[in-house]
Amino acid sequence: MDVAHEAGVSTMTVSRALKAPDLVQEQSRERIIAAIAKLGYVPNQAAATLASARSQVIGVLVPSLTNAVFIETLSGIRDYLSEAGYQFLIGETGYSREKEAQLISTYLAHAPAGFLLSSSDQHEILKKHAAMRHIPAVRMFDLGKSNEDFSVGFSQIKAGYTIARHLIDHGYKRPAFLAAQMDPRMLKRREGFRKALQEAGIVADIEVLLPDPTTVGMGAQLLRKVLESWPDCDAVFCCNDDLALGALFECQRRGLDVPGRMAIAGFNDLSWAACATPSITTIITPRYEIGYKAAEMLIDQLRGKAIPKGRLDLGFELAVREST
Amino acid sequence: MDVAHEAGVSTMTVSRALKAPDLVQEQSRERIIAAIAKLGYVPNQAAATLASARSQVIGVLVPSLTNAVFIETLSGIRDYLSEAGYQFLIGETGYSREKEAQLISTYLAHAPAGFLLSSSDQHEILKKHAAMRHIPAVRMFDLGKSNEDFSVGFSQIKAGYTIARHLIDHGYKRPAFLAAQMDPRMLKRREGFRKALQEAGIVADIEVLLPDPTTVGMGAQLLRKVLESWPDCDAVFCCNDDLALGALFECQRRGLDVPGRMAIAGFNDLSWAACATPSITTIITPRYEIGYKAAEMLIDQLRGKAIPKGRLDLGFELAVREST
DNA sequence: CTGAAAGCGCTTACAG
DNA sequence: CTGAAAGCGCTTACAG
Repeated sequence: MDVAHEAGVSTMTVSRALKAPDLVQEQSRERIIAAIAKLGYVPNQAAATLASARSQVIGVLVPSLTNAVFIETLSGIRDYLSEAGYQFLIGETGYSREKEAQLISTYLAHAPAGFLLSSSDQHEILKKHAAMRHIPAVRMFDLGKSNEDFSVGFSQIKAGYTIARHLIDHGYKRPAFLAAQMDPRMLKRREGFRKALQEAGIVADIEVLLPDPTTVGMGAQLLRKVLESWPDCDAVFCCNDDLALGALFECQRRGLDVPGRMAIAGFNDLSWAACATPSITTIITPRYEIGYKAAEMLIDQLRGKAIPKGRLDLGFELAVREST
Repeated sequence: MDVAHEAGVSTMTVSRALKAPDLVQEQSRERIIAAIAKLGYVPNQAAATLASARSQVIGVLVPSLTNAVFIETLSGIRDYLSEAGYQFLIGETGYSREKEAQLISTYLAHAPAGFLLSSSDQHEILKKHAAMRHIPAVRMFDLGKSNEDFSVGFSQIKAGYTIARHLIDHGYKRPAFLAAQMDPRMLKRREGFRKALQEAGIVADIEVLLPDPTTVGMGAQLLRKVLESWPDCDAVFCCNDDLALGALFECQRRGLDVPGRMAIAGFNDLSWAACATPSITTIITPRYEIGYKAAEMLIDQLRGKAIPKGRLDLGFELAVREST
């Protein structure tokens, strides 16, 4: 190592000056810092990873990169991890458990320090490796069933329930459930939604679920389907604000008053929800915080801090606006 | 290496079976594959990187993760790179050259095989390392001035010019330029926009540029400013469809007919542009293709393929819709 | 087609 | 507070 030679110390001292400066005499440290600057030295992470058997890389797996929801979660992850000195490898699972397992395998080759996942339960492969090589994982978005593993999110069931209760309380008699992009979280929102309707004695028969990705155009399409099949429908809960925006545009195109003829509720509070005309009632979800807190929980584990508990419920908030 | 022992060959043969199967006898290869499956072997990338002095990781630096534009570019990058067997480290530069240079330094420690950047010109640090360690880089979104370095994108100036010509040709007399998020690409669109107005003998005096990030709410705000200061304005070009959507909502809120009283043009063709009411005239940009082609150009360089030229102009398309 | 030797640049674990 | 030795698990470069 040229830096060691330049500073007149051993490579060990250079290594220590970088990782644990307190253990190095100030004079040595200063000479090392000067040498690093002079030579433009950049430490070789691969060597560090090989020697220490762990890296500063976190494997992050999200369902989709084209969904604004997950992007904000990535921002939260990035903010915490970059502060903590970690990099991350981002993988897109396409909402598939198999794809997620496959990406975990690939990433394992990089000796990641940990994983941030979005599956609703643990993978066998990770259980095996987590036990073997102590690679911790935190799951995001939904809450685990128990405190057995680590998860950060909110109750998708409660969120669906809350929207339905809101619509019922405002006198809507025939609310629809509209969704695209089959995924377990969406199904849980649906579960909560149906539960509230049933409790209120309303038949939960109006729903359209499409497997395709969520887009604004899809929202317009879903609204058309509902109007065709259930002309008496007076409110729609769209599983994502993309769909809600499309539904709003379709109502405008047909001259249907919102919320007079058709109420619209969305989910996530994406950037247009608050300033649409009319503004869109939605559930504000803690997407950024989920990423930030999940990263924090993971790093705390890596650093051996005591973790109070395995589940962190960040909650959500109903934003009542003009569209309902 | 346990796999070598299990298969009764040397570690070298295992290595070859993985990287260059053609060089290994079929029998050996089969035994090695069986041993890998049996033992659940995952190759250690850090060791491979250290030994070969290069990794399968590409450093990708985009201005922002919260902008849908760059996300689609990441999708293109991912599709090409994952097919080619590479991973990528994503960094967010916040539209700052300094931050980009700093991230390059950090990533250099991972011995990346190459870089995909979004700055408008090369960094000193990279020039130094690219020369030293042969780390190639491809720049995305805008086109380089010369064929000296590699870039994939389209002409931002022409795009701005095209929108302005369209507005002029449709008889608008007082078009405004609205933008947020100062960045060099936006300034080039402005340059083209002003040029077209000047050629048509129109004074290009109506513009509002804010440094803050682009959001839908910001679009509404920009439209209010324009109406206050230039009540005779009859058309707005919003530098991004987020802004255009906000401007449309603000017009709806004020009861201004679009395009009768106010024409609105956007940029990028984000998902709502085509299905808004009215649908929004915009420039369709090849975001996904930029990522895909930039990745391809980078990998081709890494594999020593002859690259026809340094600049790849992917063009753009004007989508004329109801809002103008 | 295959293998023995050397080494990539760090860190661990020890000794002082 | 510092350093010499050994080794992490691969690949390179060579020899056969």
